[in-house]
Amino acid sequence: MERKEGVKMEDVMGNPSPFSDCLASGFGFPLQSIFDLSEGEKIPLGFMELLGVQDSLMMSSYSPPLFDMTHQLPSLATQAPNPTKIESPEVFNQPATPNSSSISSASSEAVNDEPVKAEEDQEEDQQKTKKQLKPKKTNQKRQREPRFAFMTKSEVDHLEDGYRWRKYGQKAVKNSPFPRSYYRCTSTSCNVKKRVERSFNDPTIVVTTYEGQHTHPSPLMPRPTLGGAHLSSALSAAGAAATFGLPMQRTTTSPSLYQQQQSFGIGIGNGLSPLNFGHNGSNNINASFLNERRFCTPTGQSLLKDHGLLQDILPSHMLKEE
DNA sequence: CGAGTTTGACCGGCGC
DNA sequence: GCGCCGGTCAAACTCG
Repeated sequence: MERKEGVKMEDVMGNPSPFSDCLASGFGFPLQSIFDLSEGEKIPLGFMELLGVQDSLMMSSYSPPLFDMTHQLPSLATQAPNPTKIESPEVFNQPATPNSSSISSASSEAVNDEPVKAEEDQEEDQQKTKKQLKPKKTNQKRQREPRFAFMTKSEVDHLEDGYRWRKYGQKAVKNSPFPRSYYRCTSTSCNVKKRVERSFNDPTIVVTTYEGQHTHPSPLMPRPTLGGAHLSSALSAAGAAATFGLPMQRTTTSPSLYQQQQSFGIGIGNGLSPLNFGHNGSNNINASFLNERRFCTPTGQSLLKDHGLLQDILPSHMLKEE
């Protein structure tokens, strides 16, 4: 009723959080959810369409997606001079890549929510025992965590990202033959969720949407304590990926698949940057650089073989298993 | 036996 | 108000 666009857009555009200021002044990354955009424009498409995934999106025959990726990904821009079919200039007209909008300060919303949610969890646990026939808390609108959509070229659905996830649901996606899976971080008191689904236009593209922030370090990626400037900054980026659970190059049972992974990050909702570092991030510039390396490959080929900074970031055994 | 997955049911939000 | 739909729950099940 009074919710949806109203609240969402308010969260996205009208939230005068320091985060927003940072974005507005520092990165100018628009504070609009791609979902909101889609809903606003009433695009009757599935999630993949919302994200603008199209055939050959990320490979050599890049075609501009729903949003104007050329503004976000400079190197792609050189390959994709043509604007998009659906433009949202106010959303994606900034030069910075979404992921590069790494913010060292956590979202006020997310941070403030954490303790509250921890308490709520306990309450909910009790309520859950009574089954869910009872209405959940109605006096409190459920606030959405910041979301971040991540498109990855991969043939495996569930990408390793350094965190452990528990699947808690699966739903058929409208207009798509591929189901959407819902995952939740297995760590207690960590409210991070993610949704994973495939593009039905390009089944090799996996869209992962992260929601929330991890409140703990990656269980599978111990943080080394490094002193090097570039390392620390790179770590902040990698840590960000881990914090958000972004898919990373790491061990896999089918490593060759990962060589084809390419990812595009899209900040979603609540005026938050995709790389909301939470507890560790700080160096935005290098984080941007790292992410550019991750996201932008003019050839669309060699990026992931050349791990670049990731070689400095990830334990060698993670990178070697390919 | 614990952790994770599957899957049908349920709930709430939202559009009509 | 009704129906659709996305998201979540939780029992049953599988796996190591």
